[in-house]
Amino acid sequence: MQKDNDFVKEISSKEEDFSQWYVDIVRKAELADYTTIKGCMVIRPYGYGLWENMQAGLDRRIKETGHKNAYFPLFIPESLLNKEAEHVEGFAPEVAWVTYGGKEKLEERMAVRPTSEAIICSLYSKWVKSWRDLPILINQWVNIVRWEKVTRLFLRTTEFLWQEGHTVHKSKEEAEEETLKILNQVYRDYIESDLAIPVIVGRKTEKEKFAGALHTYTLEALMTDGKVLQAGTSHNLGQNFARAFNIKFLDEDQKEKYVWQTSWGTTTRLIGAIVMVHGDERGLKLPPKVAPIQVIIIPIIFDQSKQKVLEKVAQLKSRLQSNFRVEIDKRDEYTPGWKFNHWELKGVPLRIEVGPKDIEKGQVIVVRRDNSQKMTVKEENLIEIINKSLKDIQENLFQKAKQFLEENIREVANFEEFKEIIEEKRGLIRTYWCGNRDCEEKVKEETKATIRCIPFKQEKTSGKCIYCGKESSTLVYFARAY
RNA sequence: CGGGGCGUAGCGCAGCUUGGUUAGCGCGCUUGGUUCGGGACCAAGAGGUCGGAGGUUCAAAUCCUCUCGCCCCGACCA
Repeated sequence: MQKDNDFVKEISSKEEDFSQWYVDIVRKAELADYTTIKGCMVIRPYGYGLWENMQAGLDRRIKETGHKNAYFPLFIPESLLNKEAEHVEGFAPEVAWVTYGGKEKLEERMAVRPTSEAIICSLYSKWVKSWRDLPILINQWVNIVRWEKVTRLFLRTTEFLWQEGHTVHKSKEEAEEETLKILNQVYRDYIESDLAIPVIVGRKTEKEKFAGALHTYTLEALMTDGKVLQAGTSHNLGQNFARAFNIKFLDEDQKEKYVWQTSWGTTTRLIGAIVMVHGDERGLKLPPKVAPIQVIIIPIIFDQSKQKVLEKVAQLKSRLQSNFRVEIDKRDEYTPGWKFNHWELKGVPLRIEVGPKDIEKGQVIVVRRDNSQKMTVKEENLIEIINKSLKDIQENLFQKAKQFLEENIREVANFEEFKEIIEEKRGLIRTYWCGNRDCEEKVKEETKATIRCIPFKQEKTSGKCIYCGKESSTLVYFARAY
C-alpha cells in the first residue's frame, strides 16, 4: 500500500479532494494548462489528440446521418442577436463584445459567438425559398466564447470548442425526428460506444431548456463524485427562430410557411467527463477508441542488451502501428518504473514491456491500465491479444461506469430522505414531479439539486410530487450538476 | 457577484507573527559519470526586479494602504 501511495504522490487524493484531484489529473496528464488569459486554457497536444479522436468518431456519425460541415462567422452583429427575444435574454450576461476595429469605434458592436443560431438563421432566410430547398442539414466545428464568472478546466471555460448542428425542415414532425435522431443515433451512440460513458436521456423542463427552443433533449452522465454532467443537448427550435429571422418557404400546396428548426451541440467538456468518469487515484484511464496512444512500448534497457532491445521495440512498433496508435518511450533518463507510472497517469490503455529475457523467450509483457492485469504474450499472438484487450478495456470501462450509474439512482419515500441522500450520497434521485415550476425551484433552493431530465423511459404508474405531494405520473431525475 | 485560499527560481513551497548578513529548501533543468524488469544515484553548475504601485523606516519578502491576477466553493450557464 505504501508503494501505491508513492505512485500517486503528484496527484491529490480522489477520495479526499475530488476537485483538486481533477485539476491535478488534467494538468499532470498534460491534457490542458492554465494560460495568462482569465478563464482560457490551452489544450495541450495530448489533450488535443484526444479531442481529435473524439471529433473523428462524432463527425463520422454526423456525416452518416446526412449532415455536412460548414463554417459561419465568429462575429454576430448585435441586431441579429437581438432578433429572438428569449434567446438574447438567455445569453446576454455572458456575451463578449467587440466594439473597436483598429482605432475606429464600430457603428454596431459585434458579439463573439456564444452560439450560432442568430448568424446561421440570418443566412438560412436567404437560402430557403422552396420546399425543394429543405431540409438543410449543416454542422460546424468551432470555438465559442461565453464570459463565465467562474471557470474550470474543460468543464466551463471562457472559450471552448464544440460542434453545433443547425437544421431546417419543412414540418414539425421532421424536425422532431431530427432532434431525436441526433440524440439517440448520434450522441448517445457516440458517448456510450466511444467514450464509454453511460447516459440517461430525456427531455429538459421548461426551466432548464435552451433559450429560444420549443424543447430540449439532453444526455446526462454521472461523475464518480456523484454529481451529474450534461453531456450533450439537442433542441427542437420549433418556429421561434424562423419567425424572428423570417425563414419561409413556398410549400407544395403553394402556401408560404415558416420552417421548423433544430440545433444540437457537444463540447470539449466531454473531455472533463472522461476524466471524472473513468479516472482513478493513479490518473487518467482513457477509453481505447479515443486514446491518443493506445499502446505504449517500454524497452527495459541494460548496457549489454541495449541495442538488441531497442531494435526489437522499433520492429514491434512498425509491426503494430498499422493497426494501433502506438509509441515507444525510449528515453534514457528515466527508469522503467518511472515510465510505468507516467503512462498510467496519462491513461494509456495498454503497456508493453520488452526486456532481454523476453527477447530470448520470444515474448513480451502486456499490462492493462484498467485492471492492472499482467500478461505474458508470445510475439506471434501479440496483435490478436492487443485487439482483444483494447476491446475488453473499452467494454470494461463502460460496464464499470454503468454499474456505478445504476447503483447511484435512488428512489426516496419523502422529501426528508431526498435531502439526506442529495447531501450525503448524491447521485440521481428518481421521483415524481407535478410539473409545477415552483416545486422545481423550491427543491433547488433547498437542496441545490435540479431536474436533470424527464426520462423517455416512463412507467405507467403514478406517485406523489416530491415537493408538494400532488399526484403525478411524471417521473424525473434530480441531481446536483456541474 | 458572495465566501475562502494563494501570488517568493520552470514547478511545489519555507521564510513574514517579532523588519537587520549574500533570500532558502525539494523537485525539475544543464554538464560529466555510474544506473535501468514499478518513480535510481554521485559530483559540479545555471537560474530571483519576493505579483504591482505607494507609504512607514537608517533598513521591507516581512509592517500599512491601494491595486492586479489566479485557484477553490457557492448563485448562473455547455
